[in-house]
Amino acid sequence: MDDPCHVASGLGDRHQLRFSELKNGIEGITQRMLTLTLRNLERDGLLIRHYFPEVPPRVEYQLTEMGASMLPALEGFTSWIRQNWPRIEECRKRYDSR
Amino acid sequence: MDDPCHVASGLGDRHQLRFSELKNGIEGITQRMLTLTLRNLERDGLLIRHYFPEVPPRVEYQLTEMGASMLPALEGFTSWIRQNWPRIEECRKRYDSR
DNA sequence: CGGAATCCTTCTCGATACTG
DNA sequence: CAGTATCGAGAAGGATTCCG
Repeated sequence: MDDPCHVASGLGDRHQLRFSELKNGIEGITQRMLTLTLRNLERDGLLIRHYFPEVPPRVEYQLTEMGASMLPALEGFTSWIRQNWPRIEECRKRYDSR
Repeated sequence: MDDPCHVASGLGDRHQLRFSELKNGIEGITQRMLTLTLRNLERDGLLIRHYFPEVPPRVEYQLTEMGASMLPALEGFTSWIRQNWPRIEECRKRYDSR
C-alpha cells in the first residue's frame, strides 16, 4: 500500500453513485479493478447494483444497510491511519536507509 | 479472505511474545509469512524486535506505543466484522448459487 | 530457535481490444 | 457507458533446505 488516504470524497452526500463517478472519484483505479471490487462488495451484501437498460446504459451503486453500518465502524481505524500515516512513512524511510 | 477471526488470543496479556508463540497462536500461518509480516510491522514502526544472542537464539516482539495505539482504533472495525461475518457468508452463498 | 535462500506454482493486476 | 475477454508480466506465497 502506498497511500491509504484516497477516500472517494468530493462526491457530495448522494446515496447513488454511477460507475464513472466512482472511477473519477478514486484516483488511480483502473476500470477492471473497480469492476472487480464492486462485484465483490455486491457479493458480500455491502452494496446493491442498479442496472438501467437505457442507451447508453446507466448503472448506479448504493450501499445496503449493512454496507452503511460498516462506515462508522471503520471510522476509528481510518482516522487513526490519517493521523499516523506521516509517522509510518518516516519509520519506513529510516528503516530502509540502514 | 476466508475467516477474519483469527486474532492471536489465548496468549495472556503479556507484552512480549516470542516468534514461536506468535506462530502457534496464529492458526495456519507459515514461518515465511510470519517472518515477512513481522518485518513489515517493524518497518512501519508498529513493533520492536528484540534479539537475544543466546544458544538457542531467542527473539521477542513487542508493540511500540504507536502499535499499541492502533489496537483500540481497530476495535470498532474488528467487532463489526465479528458481528456481521455470518451474514456476509450467507450473502456470498446466495450470490454464488445463481 | 528463528530465521534466510531458493524453487516453483498460483494469483493479481494492468493493458488492450471488443461489445450490448 | 459500463462493462467482458484475453494476455502477459510480476508479485505473492507455500514447501523445502540450509544456517548461526
